[in-house]
Amino acid sequence: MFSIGSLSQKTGVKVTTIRYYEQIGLIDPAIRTEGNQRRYSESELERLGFIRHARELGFSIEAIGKLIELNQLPDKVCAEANTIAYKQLVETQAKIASLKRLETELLRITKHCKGDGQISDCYVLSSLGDHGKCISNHGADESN
Amino acid sequence: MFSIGSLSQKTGVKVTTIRYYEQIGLIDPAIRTEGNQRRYSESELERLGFIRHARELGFSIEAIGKLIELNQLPDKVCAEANTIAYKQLVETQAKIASLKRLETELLRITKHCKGDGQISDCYVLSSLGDHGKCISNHGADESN
DNA sequence: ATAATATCTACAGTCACTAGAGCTTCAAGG
DNA sequence: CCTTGAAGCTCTAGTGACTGTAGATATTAT
Repeated sequence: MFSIGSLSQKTGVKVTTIRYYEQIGLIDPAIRTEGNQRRYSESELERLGFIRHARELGFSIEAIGKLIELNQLPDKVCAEANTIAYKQLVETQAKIASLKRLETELLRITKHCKGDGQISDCYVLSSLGDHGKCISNHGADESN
Repeated sequence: MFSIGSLSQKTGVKVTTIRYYEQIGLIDPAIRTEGNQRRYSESELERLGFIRHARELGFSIEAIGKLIELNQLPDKVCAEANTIAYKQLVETQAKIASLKRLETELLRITKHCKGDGQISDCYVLSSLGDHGKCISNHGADESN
């Protein structure tokens, strides 16, 4: 059995985050010692590792919750897990594309400025004041 | 003079966000009508456009506040504006690199799963449960 | 036994918004 | 002029995923 600090060390998930996950129901409430301290099993260690891994891959807490549910139903078809993962892939690719556009503009803006001019002639500031100078249509994702 | 709704429409910044920006001091409090409604000038319209543009490029509210201050000091050297923009560029590039690594793993995970197997044999779930299968070291940015 | 470290809960903060309740003001139409 | 609907107001709390701290208790090491 592991203490919360031990679990945190082994998984890389912070103590406060582990408590948070318990609070929001992502993980089950831990059993307690007589002194009210949490203790975790090996399988709970593995579960938290799964969660951390999925978080690193950008899955939302909600999606991870679903994946965990699916994992409890071995007879279920895994199309849903695949859908969740595929959706995550698509979102990641969209984010990359969007950031690439931002990079283009930031490169353009920064390479014109040697940082020794006056503010009144500042290319960074004038570029930010004038979207018309932008080559790439970097508008924030219009999905919202 | 523009109403807040008018300003919102012209700039693409939502009404609630404009109020929020006033609350946090990013923009000056608007003058009011007898009926207590906000009215904005052409120059305030331009200022909000600047802010929106900078937000789209990923600058934080804090950074934008600094850029706005710099803009008020025409005699100041623009090295600081350049620093802010360059820092933003570097962060954007780091984020792209990180997302690329995530994409690699998500591609690997999703392409193995046709979605018709059982959960007990699910590659998505087993991959999330076992970081050892990862080709790319996609650990979350360890900058935190 | 004592001191240091780990753990606990409760509450609030982070960042950039966002929503909704309940009210007032404004503008358009009859 | 009156009515109605749209726009605007403040206040408060919520979003998502954490994160920090105060004040207390429990555990571990010396």
